Amino acid sequence: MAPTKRLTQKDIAQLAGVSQATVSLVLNGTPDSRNRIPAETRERVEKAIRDTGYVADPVARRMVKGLNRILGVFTYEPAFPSGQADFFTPFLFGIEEAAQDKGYDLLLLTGAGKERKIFGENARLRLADGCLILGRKFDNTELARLVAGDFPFVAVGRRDDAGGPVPYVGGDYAPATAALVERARALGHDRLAYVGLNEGAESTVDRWYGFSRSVGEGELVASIFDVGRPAGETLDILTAAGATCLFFTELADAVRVEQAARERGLSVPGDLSIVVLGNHIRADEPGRRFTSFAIPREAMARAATEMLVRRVEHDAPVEQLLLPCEPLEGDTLGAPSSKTKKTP
Amino acid sequence: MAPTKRLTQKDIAQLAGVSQATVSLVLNGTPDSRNRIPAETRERVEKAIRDTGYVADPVARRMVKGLNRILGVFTYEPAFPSGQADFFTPFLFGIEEAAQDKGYDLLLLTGAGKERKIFGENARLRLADGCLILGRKFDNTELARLVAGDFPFVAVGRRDDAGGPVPYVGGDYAPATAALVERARALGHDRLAYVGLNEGAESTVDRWYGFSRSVGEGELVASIFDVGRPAGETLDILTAAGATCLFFTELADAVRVEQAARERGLSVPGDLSIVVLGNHIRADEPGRRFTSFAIPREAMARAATEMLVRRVEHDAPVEQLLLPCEPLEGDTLGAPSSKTKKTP
DNA sequence: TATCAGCGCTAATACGCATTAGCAGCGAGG
DNA sequence: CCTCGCTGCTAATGCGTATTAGCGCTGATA
Repeated sequence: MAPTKRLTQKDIAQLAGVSQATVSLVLNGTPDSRNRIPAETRERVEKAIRDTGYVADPVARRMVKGLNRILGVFTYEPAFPSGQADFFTPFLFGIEEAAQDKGYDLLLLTGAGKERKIFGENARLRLADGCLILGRKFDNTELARLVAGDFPFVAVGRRDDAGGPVPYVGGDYAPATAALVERARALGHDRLAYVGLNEGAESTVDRWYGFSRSVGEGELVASIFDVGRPAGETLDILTAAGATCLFFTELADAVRVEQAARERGLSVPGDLSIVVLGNHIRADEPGRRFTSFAIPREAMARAATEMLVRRVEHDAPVEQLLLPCEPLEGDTLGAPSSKTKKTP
Repeated sequence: MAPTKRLTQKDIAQLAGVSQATVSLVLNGTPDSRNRIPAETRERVEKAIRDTGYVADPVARRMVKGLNRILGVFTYEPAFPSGQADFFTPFLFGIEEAAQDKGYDLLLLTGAGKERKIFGENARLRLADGCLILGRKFDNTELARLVAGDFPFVAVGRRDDAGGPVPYVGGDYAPATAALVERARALGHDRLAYVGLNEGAESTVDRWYGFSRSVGEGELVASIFDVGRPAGETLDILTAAGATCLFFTELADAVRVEQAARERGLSVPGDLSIVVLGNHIRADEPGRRFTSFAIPREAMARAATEMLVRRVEHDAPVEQLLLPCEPLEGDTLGAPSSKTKKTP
């Protein structure tokens, strides 16, 4: 209602009959300087503060202190997509939790639609003490500038060097992928196929790396370095090659191919096993539960947030952390049937 | 790497061989003052800015301008609950979208766990130009202080006066509830029951108000002003009273009672109709689709955000807006069976 | 009595920027 | 020659706080 001008320390000082500096000292003096203010004066000041409900302007505070207890969260894609199951939610939850713990608030900087650069016109990012970087794709030039600059940040998800090591917390996809290959082999599969990109984003590369390193001589009978291809076509290629176990990087592809397989009378995992490299969607989804590995998104986000706080508060050195991804049993990986099995 | 001190306008000025003021003018002078800077000088300054990647410190900017293009989002509960289906997500999505449109960023201030008051914690809030308030429960004392103060805010969800009218955008639950009662009556129901709280939060009161106003003389045969009661017990009471159509405020209660009913061999809606007052959870949930009304959460959030921006930018007067809630067909409301029907 | 050590406080300054007043130089008009 | 006005810039100030240097005073000590 009343367009009351915001209270300042000067106002409080006037009310208490002291100087602005004294008010500030009462509020946040060091123990020694505090001792030099007698109780009687302090009480007068505190009463004025209580009466008026004064609180220090955080902006001014930040001006002089340099810290704000705010962490920025930067993403290029919008943080809350309406359509698909929310990709960022588990990350945000982990971040929120850890930030809360450490006494930080979150400044959301989402890139929705418009091309928004970190170093764009308004680097509001600077309001934060440091920032977390989310999202699959990230402009490498900008990353390099971040690395070169002195603004603390941590990426969620592994990043290649960008003119220097990038601090990150990621999922350890390579060994998780290798473990799944190992399991398939242990079940008797020796004709494997890979469907998905094998280059581009770090997470993609890691999967392919884990796969290609652990797959044995002659075991890989087909690979489709592509996503979103029609399921029927994909299935044609893979069955023609005699693959008994298919590894997908994209859940959507796996879903479609599995359905196509069933329509052709192939049972999964009876006639054909399917493995998805990473749980891309909430586990409680209805339908098939694909054999996969769990991406510890919340844990990654928490760890990244804590790492960032370390960097902000103690100027900690660059760390790079990969969290293990536990295998997910699922029900789409089984022993190869004699029908499709070649080497008995 | 290099602990480069943050660039300031002074640095740019030095590089360009001009004064700090000139740099500032180049960046954001009014057209007339801008004209007084010759192209040659401006270019020198702009080059220095480009070379260094300088951006103005938003904190300092805010100190002098007073605005930040940041909206606070305050909730007492954590914004991203892990357990239940996320309550806040649709709100956050709408807020994010509208904020993006208007060129604002979001500062998340969540109250999780700790008792966090706006005042006291107020400090953080002040960084934003205004704030949105989310959540069912909200400390009334604090609301009153917000109303009394000059900090712009808008509540998502209706709020009673708190020492003055509270600006809000809410869902219009009362008529939506009344419409469902009307539909039940049109189908032949004349023995209704109400299960849920009838006082407390505004949203609760509105539902009960809409219900009690539209329910006819003698139509309400049972009411349980309580939530979370064992389903069997609830069902006992309601069937004993001969109710043919049950109105729930809580989805969870409805789910349990519907299951209990089926276990007793009662079909829904054949023998018993169930109505839920508001879609409390994502519509694509598997299982029963309850007859209800849609809470336009995204639209509410968008409208609230836009209202807040109006208040921030143009000091617009307090507005109170209730958005209509469309009925959701569902499959749990049908004509009463002759078995349970009393007045044929 | 002169000296000195606290004591209780305040003046002054810096933080990075936007903004206003106004200075110096120069050409045109009187 | 003396204004006047315009151009091209800069000095100075303020935003609200934290922090430091230091002032005036009192009482104790030498």
